[in-house]
Amino acid sequence: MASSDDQAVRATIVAAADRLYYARGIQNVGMDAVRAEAGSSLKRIYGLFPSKDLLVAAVLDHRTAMWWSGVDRAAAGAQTPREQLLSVFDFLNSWFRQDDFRGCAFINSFGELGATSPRVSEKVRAQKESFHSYVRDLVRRAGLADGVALQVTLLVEGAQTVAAITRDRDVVPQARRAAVVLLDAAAAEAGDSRAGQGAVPADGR
Amino acid sequence: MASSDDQAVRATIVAAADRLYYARGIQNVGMDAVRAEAGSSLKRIYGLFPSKDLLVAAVLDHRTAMWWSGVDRAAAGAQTPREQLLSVFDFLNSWFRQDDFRGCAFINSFGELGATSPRVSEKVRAQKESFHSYVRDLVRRAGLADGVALQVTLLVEGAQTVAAITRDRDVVPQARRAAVVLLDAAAAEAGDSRAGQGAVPADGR
DNA sequence: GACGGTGGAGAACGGGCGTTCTCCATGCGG
DNA sequence: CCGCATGGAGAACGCCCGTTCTCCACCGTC
Repeated sequence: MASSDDQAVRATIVAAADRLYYARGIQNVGMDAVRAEAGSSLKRIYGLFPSKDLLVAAVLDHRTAMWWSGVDRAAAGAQTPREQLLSVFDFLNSWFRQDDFRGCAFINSFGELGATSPRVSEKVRAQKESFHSYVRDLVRRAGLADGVALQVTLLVEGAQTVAAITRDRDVVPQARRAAVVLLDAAAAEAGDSRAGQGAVPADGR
Repeated sequence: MASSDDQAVRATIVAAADRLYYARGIQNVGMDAVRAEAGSSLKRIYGLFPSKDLLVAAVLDHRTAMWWSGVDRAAAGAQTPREQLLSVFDFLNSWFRQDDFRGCAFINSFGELGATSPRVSEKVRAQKESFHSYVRDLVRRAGLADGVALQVTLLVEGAQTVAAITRDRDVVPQARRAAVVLLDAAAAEAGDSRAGQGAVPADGR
């Protein structure tokens, strides 16, 4: 069958839905608007995505791919784990500058549907945990304690939230500067001696 | 007019709507559900709030009051601006522990309605900017550069986002530790004579 | 040219929701 | 006891939306 055609149409529909959902919010975009934006027909859409929920899931997968593509592109020139970690902020910087920037699609979707759609909720959690895991891996390769990975992750997520809401231009530079300070502090602690464990209750990971 | 009665009923309705909106998302809660939860009538509700949009605005105002009340309570025992800054994380900690915690209502509302409701968008922005301003004031009183205020704000917002999505227990402790590092670094930079003191208030929590 | 099937346009259906309206019970001043 | 304002219950209205269905134009095959 025309499976390759199907793949192309699928991609067109997902891209169209993504544009609309991101700009207006998922619940504010009807299937008819998606149809119009994709230049397709409802029958075709429902043939490829049996329900709106599944289309939303496909859009989130698409967003995941876009995210990693941006992260990878920014990390391409980095030589060390530390540089790779900091390159995330270069990615954020170019992303936030786009005039259609409206925050993190995952965070927005979670706010909108997290309480009612387990599918959405699960996709969002998977994406966030996978990014945290990516950061943790780089932190380990840099020879630092895991804790700083969560710290950097908080900066990245906070930057997305604050940039979306306030459009403050200093967000990414400050986030990056904070990350540098935190990485340096963790490096100093690691270089010090193994005595330097945080005073956290139950840090038995 | 029974204006004091009106005030009490207003508060009841707002509290009921807040509970439902926070738990399920604004768009997933109809006026009829609010009526049932508030034990009131639609006529009464529409007499006090001419439209759902205005009820939502009142709910956001209510959330703002709750936020500052929590922040103030946590800051009550703090002696210095630095302690006040760190007490924010104590507030977050007790908040995130509540089993009905579902993230920051402002961030959720923004994700849901930010693109379509200027009123919501504006309230959210005002709340976030007012918190940033609160942090900046404390940072200044601690004799530190403004930049670190944004850094701490990013940690606070990131903590709310990540805690909502992943329910990771380490979020607040790590956010607090990161804040300490950032404040210390800013103090060292400021060349303040008292900078190095009180680096990590051991079990001070 | 007839024909079956493919896919598009868009109407139709069922349900939900914001908002308004109708009807009625209640209580109070004459 | 009557009239009337008050406010509750919930039906009604209009609209939107997810999903399905109907109709029809088009295309390759006999």
